Amino acid sequence: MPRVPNSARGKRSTRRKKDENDMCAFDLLATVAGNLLADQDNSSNVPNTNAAKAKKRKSVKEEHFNEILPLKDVAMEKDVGSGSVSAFPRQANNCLAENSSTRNGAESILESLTMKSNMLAKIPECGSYGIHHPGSSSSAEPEQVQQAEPKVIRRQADGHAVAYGIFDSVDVDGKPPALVSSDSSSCVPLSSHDKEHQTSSLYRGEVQYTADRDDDENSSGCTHPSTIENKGCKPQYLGNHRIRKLLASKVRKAARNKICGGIPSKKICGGLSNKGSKLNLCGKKISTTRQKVQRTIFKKKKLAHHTTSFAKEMLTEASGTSFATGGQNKSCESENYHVKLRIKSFNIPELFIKVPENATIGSLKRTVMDVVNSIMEGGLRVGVLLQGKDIQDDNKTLRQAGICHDKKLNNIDFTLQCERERESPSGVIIPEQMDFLTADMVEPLARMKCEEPFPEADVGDDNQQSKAPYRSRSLSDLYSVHCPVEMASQDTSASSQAIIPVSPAPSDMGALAIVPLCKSKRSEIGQRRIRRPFTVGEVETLVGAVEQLGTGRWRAVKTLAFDNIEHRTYVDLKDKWKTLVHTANISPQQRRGQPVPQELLDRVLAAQAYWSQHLQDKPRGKARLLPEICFP
DNA sequence: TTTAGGG
DNA sequence: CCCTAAA
Repeated sequence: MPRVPNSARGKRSTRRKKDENDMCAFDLLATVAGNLLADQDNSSNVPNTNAAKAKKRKSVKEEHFNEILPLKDVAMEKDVGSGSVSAFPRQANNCLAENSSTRNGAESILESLTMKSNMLAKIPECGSYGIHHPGSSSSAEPEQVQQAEPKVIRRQADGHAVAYGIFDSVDVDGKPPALVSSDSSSCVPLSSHDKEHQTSSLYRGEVQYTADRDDDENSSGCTHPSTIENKGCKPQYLGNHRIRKLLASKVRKAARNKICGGIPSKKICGGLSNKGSKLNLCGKKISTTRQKVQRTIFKKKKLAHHTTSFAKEMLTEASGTSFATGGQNKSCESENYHVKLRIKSFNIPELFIKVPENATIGSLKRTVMDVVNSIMEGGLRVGVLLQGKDIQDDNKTLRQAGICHDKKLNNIDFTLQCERERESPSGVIIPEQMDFLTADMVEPLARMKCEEPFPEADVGDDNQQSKAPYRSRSLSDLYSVHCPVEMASQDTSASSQAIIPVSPAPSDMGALAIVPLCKSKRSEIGQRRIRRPFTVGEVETLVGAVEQLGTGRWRAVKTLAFDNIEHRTYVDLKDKWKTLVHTANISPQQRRGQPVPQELLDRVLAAQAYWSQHLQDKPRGKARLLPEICFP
């Protein structure tokens, strides 16, 4: 905890140099916070760090390097100091080493984590974040750090936002830093370890790379990726950092622009406001950088081919574990347990953009951003799926829903849904993992995998949902943009329209035009609806209705018997009947799924037979001709 | 929008 | 469940 201040401070100063223009308010806040923190932290931390250093600095260095990395990662993820790290990898390493040495076991990790969290809470800007680790930063390499900082600064711009978010959260929440830290610390490091270990060697390069890239305005950096040493690893690393940033940026933007104002945002906001923790997340995320986003997009275009496959991979992976939850013991002292969730990735449905070749990259970037913004404005709703089951009751507590701190939850999914679409749960649900139109998205996706664990809301709130979504959103936005077209067509076209306007707007070029492809339906429906096998009860209801109404009046059947079941459309009912008839005609051994009572199947056959002969009679208003009597 | 059917 | 031609 203590170290943070130092880093924060340094960063701040450096940053200011370059970014002064941009960050007034934030900077001020950051500065103030930094000072406060610094005061507190300096005294306490230094000693520890020194001791740790003395212990094993060298020995640990390489051995623990891997372990350390995760920490770093975490820190970076936090949004705070990634930049700093990249700038001076070495120092960072040292710091890390120190940290590692310090920790004998899990404790050390916790410590680091805690620090991180603290940093988040307390120190917003922290480019110097890396310093936080131990005194090393403060005592040993201050100079270097500072030097490095400048480079980072740009990226840090995002950091500003982060800081902002943090501040907000802090203020609002009023949570003690400790709490925050604990939450954040929770699992992040651990999870990251495994994956990131191996990359340690690469890490530096990657980081550096990232930094460089960021600097490049035009994405010149984009070309780099391939060149860099890291093969598989890199993506992840970058992914984490970037993703975070991206998310943050997206969130931020959304927040800025309208999250609060927009319909969808409302919900979210509400959630956030309610819970401090949420706010934190939001804030963090919000901070992001636009540049990164842009970059990402750009990349997309360039890498399209290769990336596609990659992206897919990533997606798959993400989807598989898209949502990982870890029960953490972290418990807060209080009776309230917290559920820690980690969303590895969140994708948004595809977005189609049509841009003339002669358009500038800048215009393209703007266009994409605009589209993303418009989408964000349009509103996204988050759904929570547990074991594939959509939990629609927002009032349910997590515990009631079966999401408990002590349970291993491997099957939680969040869905994004266009706000406009349907208020009712029945609305089309867009699964987290959306397909990306273009491979372009690939890189982003990779990064998307965020492992950052975030402090979860208290059990019992829907807030949690909102949280998750946030993150996801931000991420998703970057990669793929969901085409609102559908939404527009359905109800309020706000979102879609928004898009349209966008095209002109970006307009410096004027040439750009965003065209939502008509696949729009796809986007909306895009993802296949969640499979919800008919229950025996539903089958019974269906059979009863068909007995009464016949087999050619599915709309009526729907109205009569399934009017209150949003997710069963008359087409669904028709399809189900079709399968029921088929099922009834095959041997029981050939049937799959939950067995349907033979009695029902018999009724199906009877009704089918009956109506097949009376189809033409279909009495309109009342077909009651075939009461139960007809189908005993 | 519904139906009816093929996938 | 999806997609769509027809009505």
